[in-house]
Amino acid sequence: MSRQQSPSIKMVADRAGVSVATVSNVLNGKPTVSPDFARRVNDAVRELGYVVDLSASRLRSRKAQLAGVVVPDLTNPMFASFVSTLEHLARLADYDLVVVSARNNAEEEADRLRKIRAWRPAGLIVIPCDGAFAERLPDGFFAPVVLADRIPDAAGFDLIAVDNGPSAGAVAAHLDQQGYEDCLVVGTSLLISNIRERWEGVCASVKRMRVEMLEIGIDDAHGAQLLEERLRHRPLPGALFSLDQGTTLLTYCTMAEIGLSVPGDIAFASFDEMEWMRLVTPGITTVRQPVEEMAEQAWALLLRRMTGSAGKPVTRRLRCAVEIRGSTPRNPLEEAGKLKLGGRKWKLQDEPYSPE
Amino acid sequence: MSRQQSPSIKMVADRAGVSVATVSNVLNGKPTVSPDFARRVNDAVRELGYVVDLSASRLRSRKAQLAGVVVPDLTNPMFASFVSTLEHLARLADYDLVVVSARNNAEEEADRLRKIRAWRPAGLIVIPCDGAFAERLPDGFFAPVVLADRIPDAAGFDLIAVDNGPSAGAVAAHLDQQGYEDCLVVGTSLLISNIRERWEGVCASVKRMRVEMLEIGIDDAHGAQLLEERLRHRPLPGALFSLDQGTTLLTYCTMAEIGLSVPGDIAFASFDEMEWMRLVTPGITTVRQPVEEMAEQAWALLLRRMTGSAGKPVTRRLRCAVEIRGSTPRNPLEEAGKLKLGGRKWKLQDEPYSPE
DNA sequence: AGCTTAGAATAAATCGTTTCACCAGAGTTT
DNA sequence: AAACTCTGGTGAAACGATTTATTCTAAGCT
Repeated sequence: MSRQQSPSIKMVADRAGVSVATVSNVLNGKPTVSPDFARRVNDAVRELGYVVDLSASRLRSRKAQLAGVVVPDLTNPMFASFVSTLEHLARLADYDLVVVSARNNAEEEADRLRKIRAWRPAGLIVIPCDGAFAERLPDGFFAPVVLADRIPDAAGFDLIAVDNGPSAGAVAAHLDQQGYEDCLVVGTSLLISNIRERWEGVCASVKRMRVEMLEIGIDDAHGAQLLEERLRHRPLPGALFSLDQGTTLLTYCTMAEIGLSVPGDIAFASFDEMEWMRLVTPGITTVRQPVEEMAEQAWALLLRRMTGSAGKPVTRRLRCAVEIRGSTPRNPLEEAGKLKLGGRKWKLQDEPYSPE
Repeated sequence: MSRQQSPSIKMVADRAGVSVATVSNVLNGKPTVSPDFARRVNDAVRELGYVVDLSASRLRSRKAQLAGVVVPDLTNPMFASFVSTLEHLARLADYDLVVVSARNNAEEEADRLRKIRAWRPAGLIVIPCDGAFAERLPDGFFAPVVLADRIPDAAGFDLIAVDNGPSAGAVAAHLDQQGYEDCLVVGTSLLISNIRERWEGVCASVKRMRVEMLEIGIDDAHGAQLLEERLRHRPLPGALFSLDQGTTLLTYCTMAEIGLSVPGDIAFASFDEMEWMRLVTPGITTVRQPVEEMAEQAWALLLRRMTGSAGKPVTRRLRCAVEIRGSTPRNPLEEAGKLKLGGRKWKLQDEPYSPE
């Protein structure tokens, strides 16, 4: 099987009757080429179906026009959407993107970070698996890195994230205002900074309502067991607030399983919006994160860094939208409109960086 | 800002006191190098934090170890899962993957296909936007291509897809058996081969039940209007079967909006499983596609092609699982167990290729 | 000892581009 | 007319790795 070769720039040059340098100049839009030669080159390119070889081009020019993206899990719709937006933006800026998933595993993430250096990317956008990201970044890595969504333990990184505290606080305040006596707050682990920020936001904003934190860990089976134990225990809390995507689904199913009705037996709210939350009856009150905007901000920042802007690390917090649905209001009348906290425009605000 | 350079193989060679060729030999596991030299090289590599430059490596070695993936939309969970599985498999085989999304747009797909050639991938896995894929594949493309999920109009491609006809047929037979008089089948367009196969499967397997096809097109607003029109018209069909992901969500919402209850007023089933379908009450009867297995098969096939296996194009059809839930059974007693069509293992079957 | 052979390391050629230094010729200035 | 600037084009040197061909050394055989 004689695998046919792609045509090279030399073949184009021969066919057009010019030098390879001229072909290169035409292809890269150098202004010093006469229209006549340009036409001949373009014709030859078209006839041969020539496409530049990125390896050779990158090697010689030493300009990458390439950025790396590392996410914890591509199957998570939020991250998928993040990547999809980035991909679009990168294309507009004429950059290529190398996307890898760490499959929710810090070791794999470290491995990907090491391997991705082989591409010589001009920059990196990373949603870290956990706070210990800094330790996993290889020493010799000199390209700019922008972190997104998850807050690292160490300072010194550019960061685009959401305002976890205030948003979670808004939900808690809403529950408080509805008159629930106590609220069970569920999350994987307070060691994850996002969860910690959300929990602190809840604590900071409740007035009358008692709140109680339950960490169910990363293992689904074990978490479900812990949760069921607590939910079978009396007194049942008046409300439940789940702080991340994984626990939300688990919680929702567990409640259904042991026959708790929402919001009759218990009110239910969730951080992280998922599609089904507006489909079930009643709809689930959630905090919707501005994923697309997060991607836009991360890209804009990385692009600035890649094109040489130095300066102190920047932290930006984006506003989330709180979407009140049927799963939380006590008075069905209020559900209709006046509780609509959502709909405020997500707004950007710069903050000085302050770790943990 | 003096951007520091990555160390090159030459620097490693100097530090280890050997030639670059020896360094290359060590790094690529060539057997003809003494343990002593190997150690010295490895030490130097570690000390400098050296990582190979893929551009240079590829350019010289002319072996790609790189495959391209083109999907219509990364935010679709099914495709995201497909890509995620591929990424994992590729890594196991020590391949890199470059992933691009066509954003549901045939022109963008054509553009991506053109651009992706610059990477000189050893092969391509594509989920095409539509049947006219062959026209969009650039002429000079000589790497093997494996198509997945969507059936192209033209023959001559390796293809991994699901058994649309039989699976849709199984759902139709179930509805028929439940005694529904007539069934409205909804899909975007019969021009899309998957939808056509599903519709034909429905037609082929119903005995008593009358079936009626409604094509609602790709535009959501217009589709919703068509659908609402039909659902307000009397007589209302006894059952509704939605043939693809997009229409399913639309249909479900439209039914809710005009106050139809499922399955009281109308039974409801869907091709394409989504997460929420087991969360809503009643659960939605669906056809679950074996996405991971589709990815595995596609990768296995591409790998064979990339390593030189020639031979006629292969078509493989994977079995779907039919998941009966509360949205369709007439007799709630039957819901419990005996209707469980699901659970049969997905099985692989080779078929001669037959276009259209 | 003389001749072959195998093993281990290297020098140099090479992959397909981009870029740099240079050149021929036309036009312009002194 | 000699000495300049442009202008549009080219040959050849990189880029950083891999591969090929070559050298050198030491061991193995008569």
